Amino acid sequence: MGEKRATVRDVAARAGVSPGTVSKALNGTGQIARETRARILAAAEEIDFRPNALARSVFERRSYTVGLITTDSFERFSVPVMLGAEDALGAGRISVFLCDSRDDPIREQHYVDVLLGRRVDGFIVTGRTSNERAPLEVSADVPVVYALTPSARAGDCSILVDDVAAGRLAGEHLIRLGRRRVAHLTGSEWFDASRRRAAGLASALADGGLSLAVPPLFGDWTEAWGRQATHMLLRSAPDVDAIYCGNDILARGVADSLRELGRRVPEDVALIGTDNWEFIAHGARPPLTSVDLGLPAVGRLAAQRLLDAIAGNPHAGREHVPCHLVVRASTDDAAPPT
Amino acid sequence: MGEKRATVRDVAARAGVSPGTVSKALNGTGQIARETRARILAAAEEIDFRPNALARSVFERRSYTVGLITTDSFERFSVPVMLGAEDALGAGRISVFLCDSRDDPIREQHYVDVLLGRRVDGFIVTGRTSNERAPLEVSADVPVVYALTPSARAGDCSILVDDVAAGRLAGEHLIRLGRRRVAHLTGSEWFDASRRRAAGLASALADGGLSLAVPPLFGDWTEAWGRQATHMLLRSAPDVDAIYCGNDILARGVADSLRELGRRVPEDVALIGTDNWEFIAHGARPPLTSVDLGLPAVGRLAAQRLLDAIAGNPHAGREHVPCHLVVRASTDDAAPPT
DNA sequence: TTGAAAGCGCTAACAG
DNA sequence: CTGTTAGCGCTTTCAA
Repeated sequence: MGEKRATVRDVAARAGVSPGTVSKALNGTGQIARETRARILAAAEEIDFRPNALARSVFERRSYTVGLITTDSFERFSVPVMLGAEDALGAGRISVFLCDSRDDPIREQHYVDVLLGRRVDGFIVTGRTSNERAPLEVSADVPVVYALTPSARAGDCSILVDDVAAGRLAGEHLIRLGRRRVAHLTGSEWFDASRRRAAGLASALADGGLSLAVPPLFGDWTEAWGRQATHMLLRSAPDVDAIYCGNDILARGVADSLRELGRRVPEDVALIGTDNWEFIAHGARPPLTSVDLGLPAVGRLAAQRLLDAIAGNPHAGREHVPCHLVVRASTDDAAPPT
Repeated sequence: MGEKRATVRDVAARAGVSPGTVSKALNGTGQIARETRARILAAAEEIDFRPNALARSVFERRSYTVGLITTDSFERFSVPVMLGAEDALGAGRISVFLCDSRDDPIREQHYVDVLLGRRVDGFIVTGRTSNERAPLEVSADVPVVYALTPSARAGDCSILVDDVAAGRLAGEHLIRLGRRRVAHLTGSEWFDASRRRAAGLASALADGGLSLAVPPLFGDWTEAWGRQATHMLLRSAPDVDAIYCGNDILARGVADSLRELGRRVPEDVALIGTDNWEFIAHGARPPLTSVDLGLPAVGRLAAQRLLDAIAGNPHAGREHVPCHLVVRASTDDAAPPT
């Protein structure tokens, strides 16, 4: 049962050399006779030797690990980010500690302390919204990169989605389609994301010589609000020919209500969502054109920036990852249905 | 910048004692004079001393970490499990390494090797389905617990949802409601989960003296299939008064089609989904009654079993976590609409 | 009650 | 080329 695991010493004994030599052979450091090297590798193999990364880390004063902290319980937004990050970090032979702070500062600080004790090389902090958050309290000189949710402290490195560009992308697409009466329907006004997407849309429309048919409708991020808002909208502006929604859920509700009210999508009303949440966008009737915010790219870039910082080249300030439009049937009658 | 972090030595120097004494004071080992102890704690505080967990682990020969491996890219099913596990492990002061194997055995083995090098105390393996999977290859005596997806090797510890009970729960509820013409509509026949839920439903109906109005309809897990299957179903069995669906997505499609075909839910047809995916079940019209499989509980129990195994008390074999029914408007006309 | 010394497993510097 | 030595930061005998 509790057989101790093989050590460098064990390998050395088995190969008839000294521990130092084993270390060199295994790490390719220094000069080793081919034959000796082979013997050592064989011995290591035979006793299933696995170098103790912990011991090495004590010596190297770094652990090749990073902490991934989310305030979001790894919900819809942080999961893609985290996968992107894990992907990029894994390539750099770095392992990732998972921490769910549940939006509780106490819990978060606890995780930070524990992980500092484990000598993580850095942190990635991610959260639900585009809103600012308080910076992480790391007394030591450990780099931190914020993903999705920027640090309020100027100079901290934050990797973000580009909400303004998202709105612009939608607006430009609608203009290209020749729509003239555009409405915007979105979630809570307390989200920076909502306001920025609305601003982006307005600016693109303005560039095309248009303005919103009615002021943006703020509400919450639910399908029910999407349905309700559609009714309100068609009452106040029955002639709208395009609706851009702050997320895909809303857009689904809108699509359902439009259909039930006898408006065809996209013929009568073109519809665009945000997030490109495959499962939702694809399942809607008709499938939704949507702005993809590039969440995995946010994670990958954050990881890259963190690796850079760890290597001694910190980046400062905020960076936005480009978004792109995924066109489906809700704006393109040539697109295949269902 | 690169200031070395404080060590036991530094604290010792500052407090005018020896490193050994510091260790004792900080860990509450041995006998220490109150006054000395206070002095040491103060010194540690002042220079922000944080014990190096790595060094301690080298000595203790364990790391107080576990590897959490998913084949599922942390999608809908593994996320709740993983949160449950993280929750339970965090309480035991254990940190969690995150690994996304993406269903690639090579990648998975790579992660296992890396984490064994980091001397993890154990592994939790989770995945998408209730189907069996090949056991993890861990040569060393490191415990492994499977969550959601059982190991094919007898005697391995697997914590699972109870698909049969889920089907039974749905069936019993429908019988209680007095429904007589029950249909079942589900996803791929290749999923053990589909077959087991169907079996559970059938057995509950049999206990109530009923049988399925038509054989189960297997398809895929999409909303589109839910809609299509509804049309098929109403053609072959126009008098059904209840439908149990293998997941909530399907049930949503069914709800939409029923409404469009002029059947009222729940008055004409009672509808039950599976998974209790809040966002879906709640957003549907009407909100869906659904079987909650208890995913976070699976994660928590898996964590508990792993902790036990690490402590030297391994559990063997498969355990099922109980599921429960969440009643909403789709089976209960007294439930509030929306 | 405290200090000195040895060691966890590994690596790097320096001899030989 | 290879072995010896010393040391990473911490803990634990064992003396004092």
